[in-house]
Amino acid sequence: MNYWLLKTEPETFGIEHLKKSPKQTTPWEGVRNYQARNFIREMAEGDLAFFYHSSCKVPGIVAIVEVVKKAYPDATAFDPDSSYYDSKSTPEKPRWSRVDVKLVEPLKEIITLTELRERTKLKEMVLLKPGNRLSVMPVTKGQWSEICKMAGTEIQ
DNA sequence: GCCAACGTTGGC
DNA sequence: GCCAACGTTGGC
Repeated sequence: MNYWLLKTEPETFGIEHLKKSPKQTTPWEGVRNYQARNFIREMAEGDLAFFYHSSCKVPGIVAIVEVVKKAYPDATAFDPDSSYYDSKSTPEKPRWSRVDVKLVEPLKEIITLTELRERTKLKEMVLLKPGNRLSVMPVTKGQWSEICKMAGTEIQ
């Protein structure tokens, strides 16, 4: 059982979009970074992830989601009309992967980036490392519990 | 295989 | 809107 953090821009696809998605489930697609893709491929069904809003007024964690389908080819890469199109990825040799995630619990209140930075126990988080730009990253069990404590939730 | 140039990310 | 940090590209 592993824990993750998924970054997204709320204007593009935020918690409000996820809530309205069929079965509150969505493919996590459009990842075009090898390191992030490799993390996606490591995900197993049942893994949990924080849903993080970036590039917005108040960046932070807004929900907990669960991986409900493990990595499979990201077909948006095959579609010339998609903004995620990648001519080097083909159905025969898919370069990119996606997983499906399902909303487990929206947090009552956002846990802001500032609050995360204030926690000594979290200073090793990948998210908080200077210059970090990964959109998919691992979270340790210790970090997960600490953040759940902050959120007043106990999903582990 | 090096590395400069460029584009993107994302907090502030 | 700024800018630092980083990944990618492409010429050599």
